[in-house]
Amino acid sequence: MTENGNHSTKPVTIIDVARECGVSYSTVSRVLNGYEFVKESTRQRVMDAANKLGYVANLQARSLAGGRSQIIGLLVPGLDNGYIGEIVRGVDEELKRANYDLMLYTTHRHRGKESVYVNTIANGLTDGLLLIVPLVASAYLDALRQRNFPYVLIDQWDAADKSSVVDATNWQGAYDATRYLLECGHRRIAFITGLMELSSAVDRLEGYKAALADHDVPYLDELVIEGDFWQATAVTATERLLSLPERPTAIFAANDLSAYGVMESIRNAGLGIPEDISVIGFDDIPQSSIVYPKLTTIHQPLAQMGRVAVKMLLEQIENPDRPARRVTLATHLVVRDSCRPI
Amino acid sequence: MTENGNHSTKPVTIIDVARECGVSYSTVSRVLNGYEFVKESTRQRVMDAANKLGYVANLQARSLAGGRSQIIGLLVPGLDNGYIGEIVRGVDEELKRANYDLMLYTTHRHRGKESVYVNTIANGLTDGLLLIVPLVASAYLDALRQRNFPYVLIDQWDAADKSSVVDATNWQGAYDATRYLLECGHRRIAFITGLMELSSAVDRLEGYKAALADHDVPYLDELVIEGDFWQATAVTATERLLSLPERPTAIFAANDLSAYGVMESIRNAGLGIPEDISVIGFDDIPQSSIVYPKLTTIHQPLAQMGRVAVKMLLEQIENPDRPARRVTLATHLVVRDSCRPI
DNA sequence: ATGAAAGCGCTAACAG
DNA sequence: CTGTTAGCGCTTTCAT
Repeated sequence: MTENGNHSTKPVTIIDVARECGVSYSTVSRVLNGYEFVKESTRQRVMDAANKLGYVANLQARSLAGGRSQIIGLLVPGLDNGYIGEIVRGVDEELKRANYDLMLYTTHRHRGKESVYVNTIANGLTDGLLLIVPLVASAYLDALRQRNFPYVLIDQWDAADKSSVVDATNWQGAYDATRYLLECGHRRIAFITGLMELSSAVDRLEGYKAALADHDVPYLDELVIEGDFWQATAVTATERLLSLPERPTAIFAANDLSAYGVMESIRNAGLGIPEDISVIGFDDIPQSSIVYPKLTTIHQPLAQMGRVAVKMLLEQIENPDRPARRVTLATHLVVRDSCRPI
Repeated sequence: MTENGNHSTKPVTIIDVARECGVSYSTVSRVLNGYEFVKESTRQRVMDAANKLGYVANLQARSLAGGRSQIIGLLVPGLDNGYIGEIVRGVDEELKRANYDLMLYTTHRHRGKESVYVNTIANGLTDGLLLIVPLVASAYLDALRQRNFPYVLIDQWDAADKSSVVDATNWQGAYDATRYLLECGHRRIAFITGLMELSSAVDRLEGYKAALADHDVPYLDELVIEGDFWQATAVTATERLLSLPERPTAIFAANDLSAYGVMESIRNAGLGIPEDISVIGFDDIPQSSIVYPKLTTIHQPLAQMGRVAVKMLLEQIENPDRPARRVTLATHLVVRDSCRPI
């Protein structure tokens, strides 16, 4: 047997495979692409040769030549918050199932980079694009659509409503969280918002307001502090809340990370959770069941959102003319140990 | 039909740019690649035209033609454990600085996939490869080296010692953790190991043993339970430890995730941390400062390991003949609230 | 200093 | 059913 698969410096190409079994290299290409009208015996011979030589497709060449790269691009703000990690996990799982690879772009919440990336990514290497909470979406979404480039937004809707998006019931989730607190007897319920440029943050604030209104509890400006979904910001925000003449008895943080900040701040002030103040979050990232006390929160099916997004994207890649659609997954309350009846 | 169906508007190519400013497209290529012998005025004209047209390089074509793809591949077991996330953060930061993109491969700890990936990744798309705690490294490392393909191992050394690797002082860290416990007066110190196929797990166990020996505390088989770096496994392991006729007074978990499992299990048993049992971890992932009680642990400079790995990889890409080298970063003890003197 | 031309590995017509 | 032939967009000799 020839050992040239292992010892040659150059990777094996379809030409090597073709030579090995005496057919033209376009036939090899056909076999490799599952083209149906190839004689069975030929297909077999090609497959054997390919395996024997250890052939591995060169994706760049394939996609340059007009085929699919089997790569999808994923644009995320960063990997440092558990929340994204869960979505990526779902994306990754589903992609694997469909035999796609993942190109990861991290913007580090740098607005300028988003558009640069989107253009680069859409410039051939990837077959489609997944965007997680993009900040300045509208700027380049039009360009993408013009080029009929498949993409799906995750957890952020398109104001123009022309994009495919998968998100969760942010309004309802926030409503449920607030109602739960209300039903526990709380009346002074503070709310630390998310980054208000994101639709999810806006929806959650609205849900909070609506629940209050439905229970005839007045909305108080002093109890609502603008945050940005980060723990450190929530710490400061909570300090302000705790120094109010009349302290809130419960604090609803727009996401779990912020809730950790709230807990930290409450503890710093020498108060207990939930004895003195109840805390509720939003997202239900994995860490929320290991913090102490375990965080009561609104569960958002993050991984599933990732999976669904991939499915939608793949559909779009298969059938470019599919109209955009929006899938909203349900959230639900997870009661743990950080809240108590007043 | 002339279109390939995927994109309705064709991206700008160097040919367009060349036409725009009346030079040959090879000149455009030179300018774009920073070739020095180009008349300044020509360079200027080309740059202007490129900007005006919104030219974006097609990486596949570039790399197919023999240039660099400016993409490096990153092989990780999974994104679901904080630990990897930190390393990736460092990798990502440094890559951005060097203007490289990231191709992410997740093996989900599936051994078979590792080698498939490594071959695919090394087959042209990427300029180099970063491998985080690969399981079956040796199998394909040889192939990589034969092809002179740049790669760096993170947090796992190559038994054959022919690979560039960046890791941390696992032995010393474990020694320090154990010594700390010893100095707190503990004598019955249990140890839950990591996945013993990984060098870091082996080194940590050795460090634990050495510290014990140096303090004349006998090594007891019953106090050492094999784990796998996962929380759930540590829960079970701890249950066994707690049911011992004579309970340990302290438990050292081979990583923070396991330490959370230990804490969970101790709490399930109605015991207190650190009142009844002290717990110490290893890694110092971000969550360890938000769990309650805050975890005393060995800090491992994960993000920095990622950054250093990228630097080493880039050096290798620049200069393929650079000999492999190993960089070991220092760990250190971080005292928080989960341990107390006996 | 710049142009011309030869591929990189592969897909997709177009012919048999 | 299979071989032939263009490119895909770009880097790189080799000329000029």
